[in-house]
Amino acid sequence: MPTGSIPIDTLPGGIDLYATLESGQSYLWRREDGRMYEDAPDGQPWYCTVIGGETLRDSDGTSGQRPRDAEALRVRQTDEAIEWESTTDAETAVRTLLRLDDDLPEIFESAPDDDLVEASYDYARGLRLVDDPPFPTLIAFICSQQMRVARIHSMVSTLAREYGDAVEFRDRTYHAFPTPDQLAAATESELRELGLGYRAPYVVRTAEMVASGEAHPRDAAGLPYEDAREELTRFVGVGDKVADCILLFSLGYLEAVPLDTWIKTAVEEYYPECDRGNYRETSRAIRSAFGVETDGASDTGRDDAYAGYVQTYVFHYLRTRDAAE
DNA sequence: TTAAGACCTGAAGT
DNA sequence: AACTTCAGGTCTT
Repeated sequence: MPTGSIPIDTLPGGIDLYATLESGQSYLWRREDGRMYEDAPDGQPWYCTVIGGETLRDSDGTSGQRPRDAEALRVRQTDEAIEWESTTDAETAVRTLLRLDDDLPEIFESAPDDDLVEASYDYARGLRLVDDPPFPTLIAFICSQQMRVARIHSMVSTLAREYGDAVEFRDRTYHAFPTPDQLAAATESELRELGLGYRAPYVVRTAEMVASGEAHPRDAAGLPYEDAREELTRFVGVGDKVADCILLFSLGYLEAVPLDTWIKTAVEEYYPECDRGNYRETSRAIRSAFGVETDGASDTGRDDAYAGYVQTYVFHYLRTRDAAE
């Protein structure tokens, strides 16, 4: 069985696997002790996922879609390393999915030094953004509206179990997140029975759009940030906030700042001058506030390239600090 | 272009 | 115990 170990002291800024995978940015991992989100792990639990099962578009863009085999993968953090085991050589996947090459000290060295950002960074040093596959991320965040983190996770797990490919690994069965084709074959009433509520038709229609080739979330990659966000709102059930989540967690737009209820609270209490009354302008303002001072590198005088990183720390801090005390 | 209401559901709070 | 509120919003009118 392919395994590997990545020394933590080779990762700039280290890593906090628990914060990375349980901060509500990725819904594609499952903690092996089954107690995800309930409490912080008291040991060094494995987190499992299935990779490679998504349908890829050929790199030349001409020949539609080509399914790959689904492979199981699990990772855990020990005192010295990130260890992984898989049905395939997953070293590159682990580095990519967990953004292990991100230089956290560099990202935060000159981040805004206000109280909220400082507290958020101290609260979960080592938290890394994830780099998840676009289609599962698209569906997961359509499901996320008006839902708690734990329920979003259970909805995604249910979709995988009901519609995704099975993979055997270590005497257990894991399920890949369904491909667009597999999910498009589901019906609205099925998804309602699975507890998706009014999101059910959104999920079906969006899956159909991707399965038919009408649109793919990857199409947004490469566009300027705000154009990419606009592009993603073509999908049913995707507004500005969900689009920002997709951009940040799966398309590498680290400047994207999803404006959710928690960040809106932060705006009210800490950055009232950033409230511009609408998403687009408030987003620009808070992105600038989460950016770093530069010598006039942009029209705002700030470099917001990593504003989304700051957002994820602040979100995680505000959402979980009370329970942590 | 902006602004209320509706919307599934179940856990958590009175 | 019944009832209200709320949760990483979006769509419709």
